[in-house]
Amino acid sequence: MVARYERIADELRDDILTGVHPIGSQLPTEAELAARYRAARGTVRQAVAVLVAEGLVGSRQGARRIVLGKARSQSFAELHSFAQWARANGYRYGGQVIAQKRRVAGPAEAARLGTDEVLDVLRLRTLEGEPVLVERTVYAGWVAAAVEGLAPGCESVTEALYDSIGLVFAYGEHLIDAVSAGVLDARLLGVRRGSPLLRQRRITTTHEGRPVEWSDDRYRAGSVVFSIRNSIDANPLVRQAGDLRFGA
Amino acid sequence: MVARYERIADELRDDILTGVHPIGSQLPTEAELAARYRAARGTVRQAVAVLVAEGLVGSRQGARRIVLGKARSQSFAELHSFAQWARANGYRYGGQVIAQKRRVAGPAEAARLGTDEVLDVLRLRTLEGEPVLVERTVYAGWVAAAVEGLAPGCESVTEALYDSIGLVFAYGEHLIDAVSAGVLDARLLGVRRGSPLLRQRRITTTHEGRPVEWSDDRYRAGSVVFSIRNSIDANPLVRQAGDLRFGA
DNA sequence: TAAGGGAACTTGTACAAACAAGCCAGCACA
DNA sequence: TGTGCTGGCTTGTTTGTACAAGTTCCCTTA
Repeated sequence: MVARYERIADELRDDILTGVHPIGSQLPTEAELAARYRAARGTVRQAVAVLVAEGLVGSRQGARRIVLGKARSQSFAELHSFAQWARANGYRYGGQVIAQKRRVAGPAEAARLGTDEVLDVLRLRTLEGEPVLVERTVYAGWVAAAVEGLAPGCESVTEALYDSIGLVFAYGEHLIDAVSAGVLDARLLGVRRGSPLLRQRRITTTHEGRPVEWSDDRYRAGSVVFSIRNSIDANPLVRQAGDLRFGA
Repeated sequence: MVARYERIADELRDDILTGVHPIGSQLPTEAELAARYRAARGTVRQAVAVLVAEGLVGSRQGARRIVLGKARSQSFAELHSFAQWARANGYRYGGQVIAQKRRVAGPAEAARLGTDEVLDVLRLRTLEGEPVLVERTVYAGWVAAAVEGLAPGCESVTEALYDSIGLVFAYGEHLIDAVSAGVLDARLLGVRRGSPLLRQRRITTTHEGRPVEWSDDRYRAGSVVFSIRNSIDANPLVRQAGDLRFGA
């Protein structure tokens, strides 16, 4: 059962995408929408708030709402799982485990993940046949067994963990910057040592806020771009100075 | 007059920051908060929704809300304006115009900015005395005169434009990736040619959705990190493949 | 001891009503 | 002609109510 406001939001998004409400045009007023969908004003407001949060619609007190853009927002899963992102966008993708071993957590890792033992995994991912991503992931001890049980060529770790032990990745924090390719990075990605890589470090937790994994993903320059929309009201992305909270 | 729900959100955020509600702990229920602040449940829900959107609090139906983290989200201005970001975080900063000239817009620029003539500005920004950012900005023709009227060493273009012509930067779209330093980048930033830079390209518009500027900002590796929180419900950041919508 | 079934609790959705605050166009006036 | 103000329109805030849906934990039962 999908909520009423979500169905209204979907219809409005569709109207924007198909040009019923072109970019730059005014959205109908809340009163109009409420009458059209036979819903209360509050419900319509909730629907429009979804589009505002997606950056598709601009809104300010007193003035009519304006259509800003058409870009679709993608799911949480697509940001966390390379495989789910690639599949949703119609790319051919693959991946394989290069190295994997259990070890004792360092002090920083123990603090981050809340466990003494961790599982270290190095993966290489390909997009359209080209190597594009080196993934260094450290899993908390309590999921180590489940991760070790996966096939080495497992395409989507996220999905496999959900299927095997019902694990849900619910929250994430991401740090994005640029680094030079090291010797190993360069060899795996087929680039020269020192060439630029886009780095995404992230920590992922369950619904309960329990850390599951800590990962350092490095994309070959030009292969992937991160995109974000913000407004004077909503600002999810944040800039930080270089001395990092997560260390090297 | 600040809204009630915003003040409640501020108090709750403060309680999280100061450890009254430690990370991992449960937030009081909506009923409790409503009683404490003598507000309706709806108002409390709005306040908590702010924290959820900031990624500080996790929320799902049926379960008590959980404190996820402490990071404060920063203002829209701080993402758009290097000066405002640096000042808010207590850094010493500076900047100067390297080159500036009017020219005819290319077809791509005309489509993006909606004007025939544009103003091209190249700036170098410093943080703590070190050059960290090369900024190539293309302004739409209708703001060109105002930008040209600024002092060459103007610290915050955003603020200066607001003061001079009341211009408000309201919405932005950002693309983040990694590139190699070109000859000019390298000389200005004091790094070797080919060394990695973190690139942020953005287009900014007014409240009405009218494009104001298009910018290509390149940060020296290690000087700045972008940070984002997301959840399975809210996902502002998006990943894109390398063939970019904004061209080279 | 372990599995299953609820009951109580908590968050999510929806409606209705009223007032506040900001925007804008059109009108009156200089 | 242009300027300033006002009134109507539109979005923002707040309260109250009712029910839906998911979670948690305890208690029963096998």
